[in-house]
Formats: sequence, structure tokens, C-alpha cells
Amino acid sequence: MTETKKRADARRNQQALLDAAAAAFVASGVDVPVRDIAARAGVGVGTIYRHFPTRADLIVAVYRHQVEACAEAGPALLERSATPHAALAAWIDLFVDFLITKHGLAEALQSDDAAFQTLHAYFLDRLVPVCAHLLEAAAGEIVSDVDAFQLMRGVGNLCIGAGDPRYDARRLVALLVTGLRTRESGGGA
Amino acid sequence: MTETKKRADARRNQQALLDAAAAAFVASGVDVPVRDIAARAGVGVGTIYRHFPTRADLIVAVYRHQVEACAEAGPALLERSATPHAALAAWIDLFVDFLITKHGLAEALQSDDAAFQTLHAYFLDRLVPVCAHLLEAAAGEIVSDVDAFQLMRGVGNLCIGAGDPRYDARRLVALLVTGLRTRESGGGA
DNA sequence: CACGATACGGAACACGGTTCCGTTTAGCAA
DNA sequence: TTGCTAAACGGAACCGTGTTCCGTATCGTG
Repeated sequence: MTETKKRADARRNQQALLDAAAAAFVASGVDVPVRDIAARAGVGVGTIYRHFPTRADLIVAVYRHQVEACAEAGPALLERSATPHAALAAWIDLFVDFLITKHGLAEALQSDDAAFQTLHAYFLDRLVPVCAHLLEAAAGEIVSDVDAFQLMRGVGNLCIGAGDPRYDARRLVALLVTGLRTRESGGGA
Repeated sequence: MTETKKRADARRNQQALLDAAAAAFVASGVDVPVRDIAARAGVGVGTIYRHFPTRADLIVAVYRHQVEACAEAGPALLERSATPHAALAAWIDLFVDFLITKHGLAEALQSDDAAFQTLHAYFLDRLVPVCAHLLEAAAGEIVSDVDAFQLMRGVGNLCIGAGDPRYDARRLVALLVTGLRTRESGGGA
């Protein structure tokens, strides 16, 4: 169904590039030089640009599965959690776990470089609605003047620089989520 | 007193560079091309590097006064505020105001690029102790497992991407500071 | 005024992203 | 099997930026 129309070598190279990029991202972060990825995959740089016109397309392709999984976990968590706020917290944890294990991804996500436009757009399109849904469900126990977009962005920002042992992004995000809760809704710090 | 030993043209150029850089930063952000700054100042690029070996040195020189002012405001706020937590909140507000008006500075501050090492170091050296002092004063009413370094870093991170009208860095920082407060210490969200 | 130290300018280099085009190859049809 | 064409490939070349280097110009002093 998917991509059946392409030439066999093209499909092979596309897969090789995805594998090479995934490995390169782990080894050197998502801003690893294009030439390095090409070398790993055993192809020329032209081939990268043919399959993935922008670096963002490549990043999206590599992480698509994980982003989808994160998006789908939202509604599931809502069912299985004690309170909507707990579900929100758990879901954000999931997102943070994802981000901090991808060296440089949080940075790229917030970059205003035009090349990362589609990366930004993909994450937003896919995750903001899920976040909005959770936020809505928790409406009674959280402050109302922060929307899903801002929250996602703030969380993403806080994940920048994770990897520095002196900085615990998870902890700060937790603090932010705590700040979201109204004082009337019980529970300690 | 300062720099009296240098040649007259050297001092003139240094000042011209500071002025040009300040203007260029406002117009195009702190990552404006070096050549643009040189052109504005009417000097060659070599002259920039002679006076400011790294871009960070130039940025530090341009913003030194404002950073100093922010640092000095800490103790003052502590005296004049109702509670230590209020002083902390006010001081962080000051810092956020500073950061969000300097296009690209927050981004540069968190960059792991070696060129920004001294920028990072200067801000940390100057501001973390002040923050630590405020944190210590407020010890009774805030959670204890976040230190000054982490807080400064988190706040800096949250300021990335301010300028986007959909994103209110100030609001998110406020939320973070709220999350810092223990539930026993009163006051609403 | 002459001369040495100081500072200057900008060409040259390094490096990474991106484009372009001559060459190779897959896939099909004779 | 072979010939042909469109698809895909490789990598040299190009561009923009940071950085270095050195021949030239200037300052300031004796």
C-alpha cells in the first residue's frame, strides 16, 4: 500500500537512511552533519535530499512511531488514572521521557530556523490536541489561563539541556505541572 | 582607570563595536552575523576578534550593565518585599523581563556551543549566587529540592521563544514559581 | 621626523547545508 | 537476452558564516 510505486533501490536507500539517521542521532544528536548520515547509510548527500527535502522531514520520519505512541497514550491514561490531573501529569512524563532521551531534539523543536518548521508543525499537530483533551478533562482542578500550546511549549523548553547532570528537567516540569493545579483541589507539594 | 593604556584608535573602535553590536542585536538578535556588526561599526572583522575573542565576550560586554543591575536588585528586593517568596518572584520577573527583550539571548544562554561557554559562565557566576540567597531566605515557604542553578536554568529555558504571541513566557515562569511554594504557606494560585 | 610597536582590514580558510547535473541502474518490453 | 528510458544516484561545486593570518597603515614617542 505504502510507497509500492517506487523503485526497489529507492525504497532500500530510504530505509537505510532511516536506520543510519536513527543511529547518527543517538551518537551525535539530531543536528549531526548531513554528510555523516549519508556516509553511515553508504549513499551520497543528494540521496538524502531526494528522500527527505528538509532535515525536519528526516527527524519526523525517524521519530514518528514514538510520537504516535505518545499521542495515543493520552486517552488511555485518562481512563486508567485516578484523576484527570494525574493523567495529565503522567502523559507529560511520557513526553518528557521521550524528549530527554533524544539529544538535541528539544533544542531543534524550539528553533526558529525555517528548516525546522515542519518538525515544529508535526509535533504540534499531533500532540497539542491530545494535551488539550487532557487539559479539558482536568479543567476543574487546574488554572484556566494556560492552553495546550503554551503548556507543550513550556515543557519542551524545560527539556532543553537535559543531559547536564546538574539540571533535572523532569523535576522542573513536575514543578510546572504542580503550579498548574489550583489550591482548592487538595494534594500536597 | 579602565583601559587607559591602549592606543586611542583602539579605544575608539572598541566603543564603536559595542555601540554597533548593541544596535545589531536589537535589529537582528544576538546571533547576527559578525560581518554585519563589523560593517555597522565601520571596521574589519579582524578588529572584532581582536577586541572580543569570542562572540560571548561581545555579548557579555554589551549586557554587562543590565546583568549587574539585575544582580544588585536581589538584596534590595529582599528588604522591600512582604515575604522572601515575593522577593524571589519579583527578582525572577526582573530577569525574565531582561531576557525576553533580548532577541535570541535566552537561546544563546542554553546553547551547548563552546563559543557561548563564557556567556553561560558569566550569567551563572553573577546571578546564581543572588538567586541562591533569595532561595535561602525563602527556605521556609518553598520546596527544598531545587537549587539556584536549576531554577535559573529552568527560567532561562522558559524564556526561549518569547516573541511568539501565542506563548507567554512570563506566565509559565510564574506557574513554575508558584509550583515552588509549599502548600502549607498560604496564598492562592 | 623617523621608527618601532600597536592595531587594522580583509583575503583566505574551514565547515556545514544545499543544489545541480553527468552517470548509473532498475524495470520493462521486444 | 538485450536495448531502452525514466528513475535514482553520487558527489563536486556553491553559498553563507565563523575564524585566522599577515601585509599594511597608524599612533605616539624620542
